[in-house]
Amino acid sequence: MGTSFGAPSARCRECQSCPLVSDCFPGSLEAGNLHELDGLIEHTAPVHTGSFLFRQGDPFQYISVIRLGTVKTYSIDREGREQTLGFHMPGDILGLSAIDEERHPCNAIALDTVTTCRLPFRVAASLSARMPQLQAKLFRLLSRDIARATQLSCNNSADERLAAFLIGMADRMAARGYSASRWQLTMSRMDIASYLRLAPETLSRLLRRFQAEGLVALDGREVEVRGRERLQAMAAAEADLDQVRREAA
Amino acid sequence: MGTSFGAPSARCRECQSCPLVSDCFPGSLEAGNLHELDGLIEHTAPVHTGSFLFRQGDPFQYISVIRLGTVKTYSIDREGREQTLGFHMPGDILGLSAIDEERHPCNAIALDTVTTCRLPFRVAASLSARMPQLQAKLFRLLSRDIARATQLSCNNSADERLAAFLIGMADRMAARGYSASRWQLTMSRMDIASYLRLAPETLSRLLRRFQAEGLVALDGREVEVRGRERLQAMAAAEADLDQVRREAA
DNA sequence: CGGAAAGTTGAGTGGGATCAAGCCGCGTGG
DNA sequence: CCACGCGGCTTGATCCCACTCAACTTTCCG
Repeated sequence: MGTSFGAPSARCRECQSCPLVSDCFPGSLEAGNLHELDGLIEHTAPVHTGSFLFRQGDPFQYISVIRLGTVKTYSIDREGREQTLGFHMPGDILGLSAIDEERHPCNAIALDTVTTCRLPFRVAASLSARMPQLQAKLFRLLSRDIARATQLSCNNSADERLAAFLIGMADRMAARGYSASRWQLTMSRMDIASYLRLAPETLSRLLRRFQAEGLVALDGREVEVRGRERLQAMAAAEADLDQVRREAA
Repeated sequence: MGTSFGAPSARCRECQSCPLVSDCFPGSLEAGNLHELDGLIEHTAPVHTGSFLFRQGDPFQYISVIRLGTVKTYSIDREGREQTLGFHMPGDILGLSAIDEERHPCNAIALDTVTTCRLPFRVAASLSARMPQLQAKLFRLLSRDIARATQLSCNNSADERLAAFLIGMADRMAARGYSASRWQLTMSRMDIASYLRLAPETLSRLLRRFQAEGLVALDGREVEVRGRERLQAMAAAEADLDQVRREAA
């Protein structure tokens, strides 16, 4: 009954590197829990560019974590207009908006080769009753998505939204160990335009102006952030909670 | 040890009518659970028009259910622009967007006299580990808010957004036992305009046109929906999941 | 009452959409 | 090798929806 120090199996090690596990049990995963999760988390085969991870209306089963690649979520209204809802990178969780209706309210499509690991939501729910850290993690993830979606719905100018997008991408790249100042976009201009609620033409002109103003340097899908400070200043109009707090004090 | 049939205390009866409880345990609340919740759920004193339930940056403690009245949530960017995020009515839950950061990302202000009942989130979390129905309810509520915020962020025309707002209000009134075709707005034109990402002047003109077209009849804050069908058709452009499903089939 | 805030109306402007070409990279096939 | 077509992207011209500014009216409250 004492703590066992047996080496974890290959699959267990895989799970330990899986964000769903490592984020929830930072450095403190017990062997018992690990083995339990090992049998439950499924590591999916690669999904190739243009293939769907799920589609609007699909029954909801799994919450997934992206291990590799980029995913775009979007919805289509009945007039055929496509609205990009988000871009998701390794470590991001997919599917949380489907819990309530038990159907996915949007499409998720691979922008490049994507691998995920996933866990049936029912399992996650019942596990989280026994694992407070997992439960807390799920609540926080859900809550964060609310705050994010809310932010996105704000009525800022095209400039502000684009600046926020660029800074957001830079930060997310940095959080994943890449350069914050230079990277490759995985999504098309049209996707970005739709995400920012702009016509593709408008985005093109905006990017051109940003480039002329020395804020960014663009070469196709390669982005170099040159005016981080200024971009941040433009984007921060969105919601700088720290500042709000200071001013309220 | 057998099932007790003792009459519940006054406070327990109060709790049974509280949405946080009745929604989670529809007709099947055990006496033990009831008494337990009784001591945990706090019924707050009335909050009067213009007073805050919480403010942007406040530390997060409670999830609250509105028992009576209407609440507006909004955020303010550093240029002083106010963005209305939502209107919340009896039965709605407040505070879920604050879980992640442990601070409220927005303000919540009473539009009329508001009473709530509330539960420390920590308590709700630990209770939900033992009460699967409560946990499921919380997950669904969080998920629903993601889907709702996402919807709001879509780039529809002013007409579509206004129609969606009117239909949404009608449905929510109906769900609470009021008339779906005639009711009283509790929020100002400015609040609605901000919510719909419109200038107050634009909203005024839109309402005028809707009235001229026989879609609604307005008298100050009194609204009568006359063209439910047409409004619904305009609003449905947003996201008619059922239709998407039919078309995908 | 009177003052302030909310709401409406009008005139003019502008940001972003739309329409229409054109450009460019790329895969395909002759 | 080029011709071709296609989709992604850009550029230009024009349009229109919603914003802004300003004046006025109404409502609310002290």
